[in-house]
Amino acid sequence: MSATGDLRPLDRSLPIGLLRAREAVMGHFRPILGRHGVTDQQWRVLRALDAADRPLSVGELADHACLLGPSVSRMLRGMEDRGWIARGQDDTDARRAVITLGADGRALMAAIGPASERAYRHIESVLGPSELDSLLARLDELTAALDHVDTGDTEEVA
Amino acid sequence: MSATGDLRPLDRSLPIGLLRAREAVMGHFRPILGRHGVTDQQWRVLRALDAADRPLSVGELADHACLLGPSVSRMLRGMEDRGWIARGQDDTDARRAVITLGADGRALMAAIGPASERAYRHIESVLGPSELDSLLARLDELTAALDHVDTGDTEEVA
DNA sequence: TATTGTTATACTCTATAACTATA
DNA sequence: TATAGTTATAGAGTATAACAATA
Repeated sequence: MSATGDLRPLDRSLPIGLLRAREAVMGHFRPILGRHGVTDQQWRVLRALDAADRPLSVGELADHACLLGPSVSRMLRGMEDRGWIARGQDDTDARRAVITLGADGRALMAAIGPASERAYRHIESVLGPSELDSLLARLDELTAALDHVDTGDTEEVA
Repeated sequence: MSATGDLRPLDRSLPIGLLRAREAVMGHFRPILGRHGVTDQQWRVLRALDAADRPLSVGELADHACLLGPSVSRMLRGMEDRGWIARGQDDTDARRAVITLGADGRALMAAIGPASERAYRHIESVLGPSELDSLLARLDELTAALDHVDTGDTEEVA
């Protein structure tokens, strides 16, 4: 029995369930990325640039890759040094940077892609493809439902 | 169109879907924890101790709270200083520490509990209670299925 | 010889604020 | 006055290895 009694059991906790699931999934991807010297976050930046069919600003990149602006800014420095990304200036707004995938970044993605897809298909085969689709859809619904909420967290705490 | 073409689109990525969902959910919990000076990870340690009906070793705590041993070891030092946890020795194995919730830790959980439950019920009301149950069950299935796999990530990368 | 836990190290991300240069 | 991006700073977690004590 719980000592406090007013919290739901750990195995009914959504944050922990999501964390465990993500760790289980990443356990299949991280070794692949690690062999190429890419962190999770760098990979999300590369994926975001690859998925967008246009250059992205730093702010857009932060949104797409689930990172904070200062984190992206710092990461971009190192990724630019390695040729993974290239930096340009927006034509109409001089404040805005314009980030694109660099040649080495594209090569890196091409090198990682096949193993990543194999890991993904393995996960699909374990879950069943329709289960995976349905899970992704539910996660999106959850995210959308909670993001559109008028910050219901501002209530006072006892 | 994607530059490389052999990766699934970002919105079909399970790691990113799980990350976004977790961030959306934690967006409702983190402000509550923050007002009490508790980090996500510290909260998971407190929850794990509260949920277990017996003292836990450092290693068990790391498992239950999804953390690494060295992280737990370091966190425990600070949490002990604040009286959130207490440290004892196992009777039969002198190597093994025995961690329990301290009085201040219990008080902290009691203070946070109501707001946490309110946030949780808000999430339930947005999703519907059965949707939440079903999502938790699917996440557990996913975790179990992937954790039991014989490390299919060891394949060579091109 | 293996295990429990701690310490050390290097790296990275988070989070916030302050700053710049534009708009 | 607001926005885009950078820099600075403090804090914390990750990951690995090395180590001490014990089994």
